[in-house]
This record gives sequence, C-alpha cells and structure tokens, in this order.
Amino acid sequence: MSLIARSPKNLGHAIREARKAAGLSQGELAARSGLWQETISKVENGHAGTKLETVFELLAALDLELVARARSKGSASDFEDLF
Amino acid sequence: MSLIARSPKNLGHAIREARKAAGLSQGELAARSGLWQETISKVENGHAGTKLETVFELLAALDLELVARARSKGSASDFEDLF
DNA sequence: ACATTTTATGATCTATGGATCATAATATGA
DNA sequence: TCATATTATGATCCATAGATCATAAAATGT
Repeated sequence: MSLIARSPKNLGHAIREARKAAGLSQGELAARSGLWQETISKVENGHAGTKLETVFELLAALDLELVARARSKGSASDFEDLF
Repeated sequence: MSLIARSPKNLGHAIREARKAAGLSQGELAARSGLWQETISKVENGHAGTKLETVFELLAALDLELVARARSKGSASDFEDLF
C-alpha cells in the first residue's frame, strides 16, 4: 500500500491507514515513537502546523518513507480532502 | 526524478533538487509559493522544525507530491544525512 | 579579480506546536 | 446495553517557526 499526499490531511490519512494496517492504537504508536497519543491524533487529522520532525518520527515508527515525485494526474478519490 | 526521504534533511535536499531542476532561485520559488527566501533556505537545509504546511506549499509550487510507502532497503547514498 | 546574483545568518515579534494532565466523545466487543 | 478501549478536545507552559528587515557569505559569469 502506498498513499499519495498533497496536503497535511492526505498525509495524516496515510499515517492513520498505515497505523491501522500495523494493528496499532494511537497509544501504542505513541509509545514506540516517543510522541503523545494526543499529538498523533492531531497529525492524523491533518493538522497543518505539525512539525516535519514529528511526521518523520511517526513514519520511522511505522517503517515508512516518503518519495517526492512529480505530480501524477491522480484520480479524484486519492485526494478526498480537496473537496 | 523521485527522491526518497526519511528525514527533514532528505526532504529538504529533494526540494532543492526539484527547484534547481525547474531552474528557479529560492527568491523565485518564494514569489510563487508565497513564502520567504529565508524560509526556503531553512527548509532546504533540513530544518527539523519546519511546518508541514510550509513543506506542502513548496511541493505544490514545484508541482510535486509525496508518496508514503513501506521503506525500501535503499542504498546508503540515498540517505546521505544518516552519517 | 570583480560585479552581480543567490543563499545563509541573525535579530525581533507574534503565533502556535507539542508535552502534559484531565476529561469528553466515540468506538468496540461481549 | 454496558464496560472498556480508543480517540478527540481543551487548557497551560515553554520553545521555536516564520514574517520581516538587514546584511553577510558564497556562488556565478565574464
């Protein structure tokens, strides 16, 4: 599974999906990432002000990485928070 | 060109490469993204505290998107800031 | 080497992130 | 339905991001 992100909301959604796929609760992910459950809640809900550092800590705990690439045409459903 | 990022530094590097590939100076990118040249300098240099919002504004101005995916094995040279 | 970009640094100010605790709202499962 | 687990919200505090201006340092071109 790989999810496209063009906004904090997309990325938060991707993180939530990955966390669920790993069978973890926000609390468990908090424990393994060194962050707080409350913070993870905000990130997953697409808080725009989240720090990059925080996002990468979460990605590392979920064994994910990001790839920056030219935008694809992409189907509308891939970017549900655009509308 | 698509660049793997596991840290703010990787991502900053990717943004710098994309900007150069587009033939833009930080000042020009600042103008088209609504940010400041100084801010872009910090982001490209991997400032960990950068806000997600800021990163996505830059990515949008460069017509880039992110993909979150499971970590690949990856050759060491892809993550030069790890050492 | 020199003039001209371009990029980095530094200071100030205001806004806000995340740690932290408490708790409310939801979801889940028996 | 009810008890329990999970997620969201809200407040406080401290640190720091980004806007903004000024300027230093570095890179580029001829």
